[in-house]
Amino acid sequence: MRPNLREALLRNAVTLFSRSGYNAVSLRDIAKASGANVGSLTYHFGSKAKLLREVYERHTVPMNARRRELLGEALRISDADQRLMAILRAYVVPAFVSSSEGDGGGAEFTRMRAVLSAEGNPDAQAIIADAFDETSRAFIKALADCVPGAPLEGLVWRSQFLLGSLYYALINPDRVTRLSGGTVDGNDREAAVYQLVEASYASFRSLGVEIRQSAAI
Amino acid sequence: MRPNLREALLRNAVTLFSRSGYNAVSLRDIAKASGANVGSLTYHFGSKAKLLREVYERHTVPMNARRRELLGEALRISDADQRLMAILRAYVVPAFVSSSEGDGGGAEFTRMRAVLSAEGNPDAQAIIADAFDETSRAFIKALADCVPGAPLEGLVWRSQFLLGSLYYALINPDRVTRLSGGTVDGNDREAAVYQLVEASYASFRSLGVEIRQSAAI
DNA sequence: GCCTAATTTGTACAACTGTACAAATTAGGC
DNA sequence: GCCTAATTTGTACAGTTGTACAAATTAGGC
Repeated sequence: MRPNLREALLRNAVTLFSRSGYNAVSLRDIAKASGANVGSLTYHFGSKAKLLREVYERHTVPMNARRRELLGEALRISDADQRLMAILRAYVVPAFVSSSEGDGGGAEFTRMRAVLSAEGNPDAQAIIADAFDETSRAFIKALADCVPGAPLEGLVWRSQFLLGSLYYALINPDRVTRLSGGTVDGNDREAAVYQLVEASYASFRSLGVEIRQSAAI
Repeated sequence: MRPNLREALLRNAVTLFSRSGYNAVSLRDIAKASGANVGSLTYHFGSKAKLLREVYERHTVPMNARRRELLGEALRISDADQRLMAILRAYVVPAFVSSSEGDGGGAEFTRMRAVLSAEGNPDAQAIIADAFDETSRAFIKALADCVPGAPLEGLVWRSQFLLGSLYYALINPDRVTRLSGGTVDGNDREAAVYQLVEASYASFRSLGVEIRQSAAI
């Protein structure tokens, strides 16, 4: 027996799916990357779809738990602007940083989510809708309280843009490097988190700023 | 002979690729959607990769032309903030709206780009890098002039977030509808453009605002 | 109306896909 | 060391894939 072949298969599945999507990766690819036989995959997971489901459940639970934990901390901040910043960090950081220490890290899983979401994979879509919308709703509620008077439409769209930005930062980091002529490193995740939080902060904050602005002028 | 089977094949290729990605769509799917035979695809395009290339080139040229046209108009605006807004619109609108009247529209093609970019398709990646980075660079330069003193890092990352938001708005519009409890229509493209431009405007503007802000306080 | 070139069809091919299952191997309790 | 259950392997299967190419069909100039 192998030292936890099952774990290795799951890990390699995330890696390969995140790199090329669901359809382009065959079970034989995953098996080969794990130094195992195709049959081991049917044995452990039954089918390709069930393997995907297992991958999701493995990462979804700790990531959303971490998000809620950080969200709870953020909500204790009384200053609205500082709280807004903390909430955004609570949403973004767990997606970029390794969720539990052992596995490949939240970033790889998040990237996989991004790719599968784009592929429109029916299996994945159902799981995503179930697992993440609830968390997203809690965040929108928290964000709304930081920007009094902000219309729901603006909040929802900005949360959509936040997720899209998050995804694309992981999907195509090299574009950042290229566009900057090599000055900026698109693979620097700490920088990506910082920039994403700053940019989102400004866009959310502007939803409630209108009054202040016109008052100042 | 069919009334322009070639055109129909290209159109259906965009539709199907944008819906399910490159790998999941077979040449037989495209042929069937066009009421034609598989062989017609090899005849007209030679291979699946060449078909993709043809699709790209067909939409890329008019879309980037339209972008540059609108960018040129925007650059004639003297007020920095109004110019910033116009530049953002020049980038976003052609991606959402039908580029030339005849074909399926820019939105469908942009969605296809988003999906292929996520899939990491090597053929697509090469074409994207060639065709779009130059345009993106021109936009970043224009944006930089609207926000004096803004660091390149912030500009590039925000342009990355802009594209990611744009993509995800087209990839998963239903999430907007779901998260808002049906109040907001994620498929309302005019609203999406408005929200995206507003949100990006705030995030870009904040790059140069720091001085003003601290001066005001 | 004929003839040539362009188009479309049909079919064949090897490679690869997910899945199923028998056989071989291995683990750990006794 | 043995025995049973868990795991891993090997292989077979039907279905699908991109591509190639001969045959059939069609278009448009003459």
